[in-house]
Amino acid sequence: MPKTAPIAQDVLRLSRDSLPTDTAELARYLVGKTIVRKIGRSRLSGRIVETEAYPPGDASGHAYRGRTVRTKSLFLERGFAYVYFIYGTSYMLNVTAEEPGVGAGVLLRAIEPLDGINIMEGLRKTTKITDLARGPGRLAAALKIDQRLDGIDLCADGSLWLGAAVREPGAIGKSVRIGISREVDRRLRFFETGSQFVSGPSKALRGI
DNA sequence: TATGCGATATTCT
DNA sequence: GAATATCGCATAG
Repeated sequence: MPKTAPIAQDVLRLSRDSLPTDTAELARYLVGKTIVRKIGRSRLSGRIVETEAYPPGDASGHAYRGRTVRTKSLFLERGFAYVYFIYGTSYMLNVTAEEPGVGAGVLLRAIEPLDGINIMEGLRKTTKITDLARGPGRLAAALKIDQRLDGIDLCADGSLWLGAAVREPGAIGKSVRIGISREVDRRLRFFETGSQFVSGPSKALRGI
């Protein structure tokens, strides 16, 4: 028997009930889980190795100043997508958290590519495996994510959904969040310690 | 390896 | 006008 690569079709979708309601708990829970993207007949997938929590009332969170046109999906019940465009160049993919009406979410910062790597290489214009989805903007580009996916249910059979872990994560590290200027001391970033697919400017931020 | 800068849409002040 | 949950390329060490 040849060793087979993980296949997205075999990955069980995460039910909404299985998702922790608390934002930080959800961020930690998602490390090791799978994100699956369907594009026509192709399937892309990756193992989530890095997340950041933006809980209710956090001054660095987009929901902090209330609901706006951009942030309305952030107030959905847990397990929906919040996608936005920033810096004129990058999309960011978040998983909503907390109860309906509460603005909070988890930013997906990096995945370990599993299925559809050749397609990701085309979307990212690189063949270096560790550069395909290391960083939130790269992750969104590798999965061909844009605002059309904003507000979709990640626990349903759609073009983007969350699946069970194909391999349980090792030790999960915790650090301050990257790229923010408020609430900078809160340790709400979670990552698989030592993973080469984790982003961050220093080795310390990758748990090495 | 580290630091700096331009790109450039959208929101905030 | 300034800031932003970023990236890729340039340059210096």
